[in-house]
Amino acid sequence: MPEGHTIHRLARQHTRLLGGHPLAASSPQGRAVGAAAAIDGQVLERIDPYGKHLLYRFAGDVTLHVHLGLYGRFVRVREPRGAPRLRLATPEGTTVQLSGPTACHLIEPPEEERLLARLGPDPLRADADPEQAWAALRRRRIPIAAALLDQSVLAGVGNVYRAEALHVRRLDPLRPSRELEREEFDLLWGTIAAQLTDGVRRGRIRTNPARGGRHFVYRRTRCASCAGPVSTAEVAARTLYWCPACQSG
DNA sequence: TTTTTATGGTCAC
DNA sequence: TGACCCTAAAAAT
Repeated sequence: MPEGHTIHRLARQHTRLLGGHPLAASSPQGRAVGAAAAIDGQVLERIDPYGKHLLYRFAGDVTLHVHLGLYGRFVRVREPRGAPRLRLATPEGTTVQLSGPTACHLIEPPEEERLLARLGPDPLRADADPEQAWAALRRRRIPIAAALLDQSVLAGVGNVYRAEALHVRRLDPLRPSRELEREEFDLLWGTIAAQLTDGVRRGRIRTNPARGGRHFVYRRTRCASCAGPVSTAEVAARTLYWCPACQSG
């Protein structure tokens, strides 16, 4: 399931598999027939990932916006099967299918502008400006753990990375984000960028490099660092995991 | 076989 | 803040 690393990985994969080809597009499931019709036969020129959003650029200034949400996924298939929201195929027969996305529609420039305007910097993008995230964190009166899930503060972090990045930096997740010190922020940004980058490379989230390890605190009952009990709480409508012993602030 | 759960986000109140 | 949308796999029965 998708955090920012999944989206950037898909952008690369699909650029390689589908880029430069005129694509056959269809929407067997029926909810994206208009978008499919508009891109059917068009050449895919580029894919731009922003946080958890994907923008597929086709010849003729047509852009398809895809957001996987919690359940959406792309699969590559040998033969068309089932009733996906969107099916894309090259003339050579390379086929990918999208099912369960939150968003799969054409997007016009004004709407795209609004979309990008409400996204904070994405640490996976070369043009990301950490100063914007820093300023947003200083502005808000919410816990750091809530701020990290707010895509207008910083784009691409989801529930796994917020828990794991805060643990690696030994930060108390419930501290107000505005109390974060500059040096702490710089280290946190670096950790998030490194973890996301590693996720793109692996195709999965693995924040604990130890043998047999995967996460330090996410979905764990005991901390992988100190073996102490992991605390949980609902923060920003999702379950936050942290180790109070390691992350005392 | 059915129910629960999940790495996300929007909208109405 | 809560209701709701979406899908698949794990967990419960």
